[in-house]
Amino acid sequence: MLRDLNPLLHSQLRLAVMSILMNCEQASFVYIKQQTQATAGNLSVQREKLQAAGYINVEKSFDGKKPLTTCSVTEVGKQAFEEYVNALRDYLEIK
Amino acid sequence: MLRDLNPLLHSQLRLAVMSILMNCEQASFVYIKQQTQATAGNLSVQREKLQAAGYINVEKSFDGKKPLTTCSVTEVGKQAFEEYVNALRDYLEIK
DNA sequence: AAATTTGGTTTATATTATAAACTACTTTAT
DNA sequence: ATAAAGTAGTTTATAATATAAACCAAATTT
Repeated sequence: MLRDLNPLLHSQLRLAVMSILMNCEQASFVYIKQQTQATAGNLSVQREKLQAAGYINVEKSFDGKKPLTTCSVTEVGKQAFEEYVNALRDYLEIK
Repeated sequence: MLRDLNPLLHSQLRLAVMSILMNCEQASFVYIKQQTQATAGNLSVQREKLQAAGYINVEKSFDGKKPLTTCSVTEVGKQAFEEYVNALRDYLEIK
């Protein structure tokens, strides 16, 4: 049987966020928004879900006077991402 | 920017169905149901969506007296699947 | 001949994704 | 100095999607 695909990662925007964080280890809300072309509302919701699952760390600070939300992937997140990639291979690897 | 993931394929069950059909070129409703562990209702709905999109061919016949629904992937379906795989690589390929 | 099984479809519901509307604060123009 | 516009988000309402429960028709079993 095909392995289950972690539904938290099997979402275009959340996968994109994780993908970005897997590559740069730290990214701001604004940067992620630019890269993904997501609306702020959607990104806020999906970011929160990743955070609630413990897949990402979120720090809120200020860049001068502007709010700055910085995200990074956790070890749990890295593992989940890697498992997701492996599970997906079952679906994609055509003999 | 990350490429869009075809939402018709970015669904666990539909992806599983396509994955099976990409590997065996012909499969019955019952076989696909067994392989995916999907409920008949869910499979029926998702199968219909793939069919409506022109991604699979569906033929209804009889095996003796039992109804037999046979599916196979179309050229359009193959291309869509391959594009989906390529788009996904953007998300999964970690440097 | 009633009950169960097989092979499905239809429809109602739960879940998820998405954007619109809003908040709080800052910068710019008048 | 104050109104208008912009920035960085969150909250909430709605649209889309996935899923299973309920159903149907025919065949098989008891």
